[in-house]
Amino acid sequence: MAPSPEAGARPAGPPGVTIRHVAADAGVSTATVSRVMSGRGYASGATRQTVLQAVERLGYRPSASARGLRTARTATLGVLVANLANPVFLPFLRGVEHVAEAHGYAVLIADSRRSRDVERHELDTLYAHRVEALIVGESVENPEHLATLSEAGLRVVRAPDAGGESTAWSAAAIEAPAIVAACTRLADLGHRRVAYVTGPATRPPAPRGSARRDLVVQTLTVRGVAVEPVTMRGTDDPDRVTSAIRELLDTPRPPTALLCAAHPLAPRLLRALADADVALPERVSFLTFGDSPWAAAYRPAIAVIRRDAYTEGRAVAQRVLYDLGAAPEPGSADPPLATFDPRQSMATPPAAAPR
Amino acid sequence: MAPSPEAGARPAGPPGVTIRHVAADAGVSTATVSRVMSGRGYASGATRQTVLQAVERLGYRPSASARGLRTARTATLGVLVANLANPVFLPFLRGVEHVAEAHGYAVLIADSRRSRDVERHELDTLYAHRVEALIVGESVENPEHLATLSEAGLRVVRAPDAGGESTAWSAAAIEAPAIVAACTRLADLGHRRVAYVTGPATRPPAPRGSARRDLVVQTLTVRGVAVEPVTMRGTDDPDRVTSAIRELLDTPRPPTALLCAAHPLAPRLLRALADADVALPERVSFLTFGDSPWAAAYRPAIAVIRRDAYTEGRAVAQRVLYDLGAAPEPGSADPPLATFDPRQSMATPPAAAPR
DNA sequence: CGGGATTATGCAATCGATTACACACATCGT
DNA sequence: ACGATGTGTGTAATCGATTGCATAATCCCG
Repeated sequence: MAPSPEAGARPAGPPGVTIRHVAADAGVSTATVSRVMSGRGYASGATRQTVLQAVERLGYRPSASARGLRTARTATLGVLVANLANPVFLPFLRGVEHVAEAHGYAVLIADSRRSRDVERHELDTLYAHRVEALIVGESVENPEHLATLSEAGLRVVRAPDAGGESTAWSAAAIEAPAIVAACTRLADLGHRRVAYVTGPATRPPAPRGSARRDLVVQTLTVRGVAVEPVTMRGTDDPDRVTSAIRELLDTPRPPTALLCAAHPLAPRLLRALADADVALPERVSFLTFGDSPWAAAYRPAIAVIRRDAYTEGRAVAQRVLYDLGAAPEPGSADPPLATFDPRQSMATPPAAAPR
Repeated sequence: MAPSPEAGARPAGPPGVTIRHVAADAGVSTATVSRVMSGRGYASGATRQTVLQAVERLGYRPSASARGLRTARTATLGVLVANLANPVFLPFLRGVEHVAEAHGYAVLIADSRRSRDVERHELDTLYAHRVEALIVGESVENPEHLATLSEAGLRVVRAPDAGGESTAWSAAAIEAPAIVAACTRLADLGHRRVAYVTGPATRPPAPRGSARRDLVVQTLTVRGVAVEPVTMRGTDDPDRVTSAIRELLDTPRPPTALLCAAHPLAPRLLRALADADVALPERVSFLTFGDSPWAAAYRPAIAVIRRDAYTEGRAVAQRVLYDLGAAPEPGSADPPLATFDPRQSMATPPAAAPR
C-alpha cells in the first residue's frame, strides 16, 4: 500500500482562503467581513450582500484556531470516558454530540482505558485544545491532575457516572427510583437470597458502581433479603464465567436471583447461564442494569433496569452549554432517566412458592 | 438549578499561562522555550532543565489554537459517521481514538444522523477546526459539499464502510471471504430459499450495504439458492416487525434461513421471531452480520459474520497518520477483519432433510 | 592563534480572526 | 444651524506559538 506521494510535506495543503481574501474580493476591510460573519456590529445591507457572496464564492470558513486564539472561546467540548468499550457511552456521546452540534460546538473524545498514563495524556491533549468544558463520563484515575487543570481554568463537568458532590444530578439520584422498584419487586416475589454480580473491581471504584451497590444492598436488606456480592473475574473467558456460575449455584442455599451490576457483563453472564443449563427465570431470576435492543430480544425475557444514556448525554451537554452562555435555559421537563417496568419477567423463587 | 455566577462573562477563565510566562520565569526568550518544548533546534542542557522546570512549575501546556494557527497543523482528526446509534461505530471510534492518542492527535466526532443539513453543518464545523484528515465512516449525504471541502485542502479518508474507489481496503474486500464461507455453508446445508433482510433503504444507499447484498446474492445464486430480499420497515415497533415476520414465513414455500444484513436489526428480528414462536434454528436458520457479546450469548445460538470494527478503526487511523507523516509505516500484519466460523449453529432445513 | 563550523540564544515577523478606537457621514430635535 | 446620536467602515493592536535571521559564544584543527 503506497503512501500518498506528498506524504510528509511540510507546508502542506492548498492555499486556504482567509478573511483577507474575502475582504479583497468584496472590496472591504477584514473588519467588515468579520462583522458580517459574526452579526455583531454594524453593516449595511449592500455590504452584507457583497461580503456574503464573496464568502460563498470563495468557500470561506473562518479558522477555529485563529478565532480561538483571539477570543479564547474554542467552541469545543471534551468528553473523557474511562472505557469507551462500554456500550452505554455510545448513546451518551450521541446525546452530547447532538446538543453540541445544535449550538455549533465540536466534540473531542478521549478514552482513558482506565490507565493513569493514558488518561494523563488525554487530559493534556484536551487541555491543550482549550476545550471550554470537559465532561468526565466515569471515574477519573488522576484526580490530582484534573484538579490542577481545573485550577488552570478548565471547566469540568461530571456526568452522572462520575460521582462527585452528591447533587440531584448524580447516578444514585437518577437511578434510585428504578432500583427501589426493582428491589421491591424481587422481595415481593419472595426472593430471600440475591447475588449481586459485578465485574472485576476498578481502582478507583466507579462511582456509579458504588452508588448502585449501596442502594441495592440497603433496599434489599431492609426488606429482609440477603445480598451476596459476587465478583466475576476473567469475564473474557466464557468457560471461567460458566464455572463460576456453576459454583455459585451449586451451593446448599443458592441465590434465587442474579442482579447484574453492569451492562457489559450481562451477555457474558447469560451466556454462562445458558452453557450451564440454568433455567431462566425458574431456577434463577435474572435482572440487569443497562439497556440495549439485545436485552429486549433475549429469550427467556430478562428484567432490565433501563437507563436512558442518550438523554443523560443531552442533559449534561445542555447544562454545560447553558453555563457557558451558549445555550438557553435547559428546559426542565425531565423524563425519568432510569426506569424499571415491574411487569418485566422475574419468577417466584422455587423455595418460596408455597409461602 | 442556578447557573454559575459568571455565566456569559466575556474574557472568561483564569489567566492561563502562556509561553511568555514560562520564558520570563526561566529567564530566557520565548523562542528558546519553544525550541525546548518541540525538541527542534539547539538548547543547552542547563537551559533545557531550567525551562522544563518552569514548565512544570507553572503547568504550561502550549495552546493548540496558537500552534495550529502558526503551523497549519492542528493534530486533530475528524470522524464523521452517518448514524452514531449504530453500535459498530463504538469499536470503530475506539480504534481510531487509540491510535490517534498514541500519536498525540485529538479526535473530533460528528454524527450526521443521515440528514443532509446536519451533515453539512458538521462538515463545516470539522473543516473550520482544520482537521488534518477526515475519516468518513459511512455513506455521505452531501458528496458535492465534501468534494468542495476536499478541493479546499481537506484530506478525506473513507472507512471501509464508505465505499468509494474499490480498493483492497473496502468493505466488500474485507468481508468477502467471510460472506462466501457463510453462504457456502448455507448452500451445503441444503437451504434453497434464503431471505435477505434489510432495514429501510437509506438514501444514498450505504456502500457497505450494497456490497454485502451484491456479494451475498451472487454467491448464493451461483450455488442454486434463491435469495428473497426483504425490507423491514418500522423496526422500532416490535409488533410491526413480528407481523412482518409472520407474513414472511406463512407462505407456501417460506425461506428456510434468514440473513440479517445489519447488526442493529438483528435483535429486533430475533425478538420478533421469539414473539412469533418461530423455532430457531429448526424452522429457520438465523444468520447475521455484526458482532456483539449479546449475539454470542443468544440462545439458541445464532450464526454471526463477525466484523472487527476496532481493528478497522485502528487500521484506518494508522494509515491516515502515516499519510500525514505522523506515524511510522503501518505494520502490514493484517488479521482478517471479518470472519465466519463454519461450526456456528445453523440447521439443515426441514424440507431438505431427506435429500 | 586565526577562522570556519557548530552551538546557543534572542529579535521580530507571522499565522487568521476579532475588536477597540477613530473617523466620516447621516439624521434629528430644537 | 448646531450638536447629540446613530450608522457604517477602516486601521491597527492583539491573542500564543513558531521560526528565519542575526548575533554571540564555543570549539576544533592545523
